[in-house]
Parts: sequence; structure tokens; C-alpha cells
Amino acid sequence: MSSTIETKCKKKGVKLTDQRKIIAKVMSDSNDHPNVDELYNRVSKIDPKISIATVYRTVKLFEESGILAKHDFKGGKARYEELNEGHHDHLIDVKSGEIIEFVDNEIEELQKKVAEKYGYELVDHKLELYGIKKKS
Amino acid sequence: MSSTIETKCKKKGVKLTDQRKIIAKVMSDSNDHPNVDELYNRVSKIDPKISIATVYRTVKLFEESGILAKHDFKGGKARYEELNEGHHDHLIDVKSGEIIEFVDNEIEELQKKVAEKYGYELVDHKLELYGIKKKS
DNA sequence: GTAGATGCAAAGTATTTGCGACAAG
DNA sequence: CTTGTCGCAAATACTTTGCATCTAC
Repeated sequence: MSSTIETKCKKKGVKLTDQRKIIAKVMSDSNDHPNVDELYNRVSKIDPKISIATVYRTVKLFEESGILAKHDFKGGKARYEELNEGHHDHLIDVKSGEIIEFVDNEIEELQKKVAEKYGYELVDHKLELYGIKKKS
Repeated sequence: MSSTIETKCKKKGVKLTDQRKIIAKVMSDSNDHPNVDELYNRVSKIDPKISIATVYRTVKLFEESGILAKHDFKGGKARYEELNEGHHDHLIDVKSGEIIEFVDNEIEELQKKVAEKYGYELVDHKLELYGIKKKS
């Protein structure tokens, strides 16, 4: 069974090399938002010969092909996640670094309205909430 | 007349050197969101002896003191702006790079609600809208 | 067969830091 | 005075790239 990412690659005419298949699989299997280092480590366990340059090249390619999303959360390194149908935003635990995905249609609608108010068509947006876990 | 930034520095116990005064003044006079390079260029016109290291150190210090806000918009370099009372978010023209500041209290409220829904207290957030100017 | 991909190491960017000289409080 | 700052150049962190070799289609 080939992964969703592989299917997308074929659709986009992206050549499917062994390295890309491995990177695709690791991303599919990841439920978190790995940065390039973490991704490289996971990939290396499957094929230690893959170079970090290839990982960088591949995530960039996948991002341009709409297969992965890149996030520049606070703290320097870019993080990646698989891009599926449902769009979502992120709530980040400032203590633990844990990342929660959420969707709020009301906010999405308001964003469009704000853009329109200024004469713009919204093509993209970034919403990140940073929070501290409440004692329950 | 000393700038608002200088007043804040005294309040926070930040030592006021000539270099910091100049950087504070340039930031106060800037209505855009300069990155460190741009800021360094502007500062150099007033005092060419100020080093870029000092600019980096100063914006970092000012950020930690709540005097400046740092933004990691798309495109690599961090941008800074003076932090005044009114909080606002940004609408970025993807073609021209122009940045529009806006406030939407409804969105702000909803963000708090979302965080609470997941058991978090919202301590910070980042909202960036990317848009294309409509033909009017 | 050929255009494009890979690995390696070297090169870029953006930012930080060690250190001796210097200045603010 | 003493603590913290400055300028400089070297160092770091993350990411990109040139080139010879290799591989998917």
C-alpha cells in the first residue's frame, strides 16, 4: 500500500526516489511536528545513508508541492507536518512545547472579513496560540 | 524630550548608552517593521561606529524588556516594531510585502475561548493574514 | 538515454559570543 | 569604582548549493 504522500507525488509529477519514499513514510507516521533534525534522525534509522541535504531538499520540494506544511514557531527551527484536507491552527504549550491542533470556523470567517475590509483577498494565514496549562 | 522607549528603559532599569538611545530613536521614528539589517543601516547614518552586534544585542534586550516586539514573518529575517499600548495583528500583502496593522476584538475573544476549551490560559498569540490586493 | 536526484563538503545567511577596552550609574 | 556595554572578529546554527555520480522513468 502506498502512502497518501506517494499518491500526491505521482499526481504532481514528483519523481519518487527511495529517499523520498522513506521521508514520506516517516512524515506520514509522525503525529507530531518534527523539525529537520528530528526528521533526519528518524529517517536515518531506516536508511543511514540518506544525507541531511536530501532531507532539506525533500521537505522544501514537498512544501512547494503542497504535500507538507512548514511552520516557524517560536524557537528557531522550522517544523513540518503532513498537509491533509482539514486545515487547522496550533495551540502551543509554552512550558512543555506540546502542540495541539484545533479548528475554529468562526475565527476563519472573521479573518476573511478582516482581509476584505482592507481590500484584500485572503490567500493564507497563520494563527498560533501560546498558552499555559490550567490547574484543573 | 526623551522618547517613550527611553522612559521605559529607565523604568526597567536598562542602562541608557548612546547606542541604545540612537536605536530607540530610530525605532520610534520608524512606522514600518524593520529587520536588523535595515535598522542597522538607519542607525549607521546617525552614528557609523555602531556595530551590528550591538544592534542585535539591543533589539534582543528591548524585546525581553517588553519594549519591542519581534516578528518572524515569512521570508527569514526577524522584523521589529515598537510595542505600544494597543495590541494589533498583521495583514501582509504577499505581492508587495506591505504590512497593515489591524485589531479585531472579536477574534481576540475567540482565541481566548479556544485556549480555554483545551484547558489553557492564553499568554500570547500570533495572527498573520496573507492577502492579495483586490482590483477595486 | 536523459533529466533530474543524491551525497558530500563547502558556502551562505542570520544571529550570537569571547574578549580586551571603555563608559554609565 | 564596579558592573555592564561596545566593537571587533571569530563562532554558531540552520539551510542551501556546486559538482561528480547515480537512478527513475
